[in-house]
Amino acid sequence: MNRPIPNSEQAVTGMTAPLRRVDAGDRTSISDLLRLMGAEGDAGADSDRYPVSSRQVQAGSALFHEGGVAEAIYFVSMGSFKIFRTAEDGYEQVLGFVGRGEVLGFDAVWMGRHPMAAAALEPSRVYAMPSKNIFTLGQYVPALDRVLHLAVSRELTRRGEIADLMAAVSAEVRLARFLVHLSERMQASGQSPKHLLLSMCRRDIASHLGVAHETVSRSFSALADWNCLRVSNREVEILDMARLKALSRSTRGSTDDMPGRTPPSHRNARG
Amino acid sequence: MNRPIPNSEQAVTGMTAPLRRVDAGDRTSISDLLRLMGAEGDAGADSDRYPVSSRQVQAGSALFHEGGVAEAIYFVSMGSFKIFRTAEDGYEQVLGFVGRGEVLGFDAVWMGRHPMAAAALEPSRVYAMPSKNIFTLGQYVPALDRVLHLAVSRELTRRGEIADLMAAVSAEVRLARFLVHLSERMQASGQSPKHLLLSMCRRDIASHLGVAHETVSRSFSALADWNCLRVSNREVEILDMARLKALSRSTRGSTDDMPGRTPPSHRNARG
DNA sequence: CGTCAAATTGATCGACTTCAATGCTCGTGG
DNA sequence: CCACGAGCATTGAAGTCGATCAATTTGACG
Repeated sequence: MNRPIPNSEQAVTGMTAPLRRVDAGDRTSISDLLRLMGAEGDAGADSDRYPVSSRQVQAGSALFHEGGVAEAIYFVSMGSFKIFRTAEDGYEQVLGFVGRGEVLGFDAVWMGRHPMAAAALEPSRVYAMPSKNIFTLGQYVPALDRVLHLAVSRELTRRGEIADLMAAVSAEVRLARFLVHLSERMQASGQSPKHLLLSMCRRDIASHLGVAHETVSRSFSALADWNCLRVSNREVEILDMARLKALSRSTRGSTDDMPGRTPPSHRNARG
Repeated sequence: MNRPIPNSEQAVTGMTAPLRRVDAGDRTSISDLLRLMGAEGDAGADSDRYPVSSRQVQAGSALFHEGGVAEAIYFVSMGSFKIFRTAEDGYEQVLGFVGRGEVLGFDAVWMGRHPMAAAALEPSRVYAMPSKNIFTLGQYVPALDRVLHLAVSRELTRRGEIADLMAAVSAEVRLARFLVHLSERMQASGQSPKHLLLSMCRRDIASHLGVAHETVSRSFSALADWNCLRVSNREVEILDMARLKALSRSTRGSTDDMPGRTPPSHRNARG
């Protein structure tokens, strides 16, 4: 997610007109997919005969729609996506953001339909593996089965962390946790953990954190005020990781103890 | 989850002393597991030779701990569990509740350690499948691989729904959504969707919804006041499903439109 | 029957939502 | 090249909902 984009491709996040502008699938080797997902061993000589194609998705367009028939599961090879559900009144509940090396659409396997939509936040690319071939492919190419298991397991963990985000007491803490998560993922993928270029707009972040988008804005300002961050639009520089992490650890009172947790400004802050 | 328990086994939810009181594993047939998970075809003659054991977990004790080494993944055959993370100060963040036919611990596969703990809310039983055998077993017993895929996919969907719960504007709406989910799961498993016997305490619900436990209590009272529910401790009867579902559909304003949404029923309520 | 945890209810204060207005960025077209 | 518009972002003001502290009741279990 939020890869440092050279020429600042901006995400289109309106999502009210999710037209589907997708290039035709290019044939790709399974080995490419395995390499992307970090599998060491090769897949065998026949890898190329199995149906794994590559698809490009432009910024703002949907990879699949909520309720749509599950045709494939996807592995993100470039760019990033948001996954979300749309309420009757049009409100978008953002469930999460998915980046390179992560899996999309597996939650549709059990019911044959996508429980949520996915839309690209920037020009992106995915490998597509037809749903109907999941089981047979897994049997023929064990390495693929393994890769799928691992990716899905990781995704399961990530989804569990949503609760940590949204349950935090204050809006600042939620934002802090979000940024720490982001930073850790940046580091895991070998990039600078201190310089983030957000691929999503404030509104999407707000939805994901369960607050109003104005509150996200205010929280950014607050974190900047107590010298945790430097914020310029979608560029975020983490100035004080220690304090940010400390802040992100704040919890709702343990019910038995909960002393005076002065929100983390303290002495030198903003003055 | 929340199965109607004859003699009201109560959940121990303190969880501050998660002693591990677990019976030795009984050898069980893979066919039993497949039957539990709704797989029609049998597993083949050799099923019984593979290591799938059954374990009993008593109310309040942990099936596995946060950070613990992943020894197996589990399929719940009886009872229910809560999954949760514990903060440094002891606060328990409840990620979800897991019942019969659902999978536990798969999120540990990718990193070899459990990202969260699981504790039984009532006397429960699980099938345990050693983590190290997941891939090989899947290769030898395709039906098992298939069952696992489906169960994990379903769990992924369920985790995604956490956000819907916790992002709701008001506490009453969150509780309404929680109850509707519960009700639908009851119905899916062939039980009455109107009579719920909660296996978890208010505090766990509160944590799961991201509010204080007092607020959960007040929300129950409120829903009872506008004749949606009849509540008696952990027994909940849904009186007006239509209104409950309508309420659960309330969203944070779509930002472009959002007229006067008078909460649920009439305006006389404490206004 | 007495103890302890769970659950309910009340009162107060702070934080967040909401409404509203302005500034900023970027893409488009004159 | 610059002006303009559209969506994004920031900031302000006011009302409301929920967290927190606190007291009481109910229920479970020895």
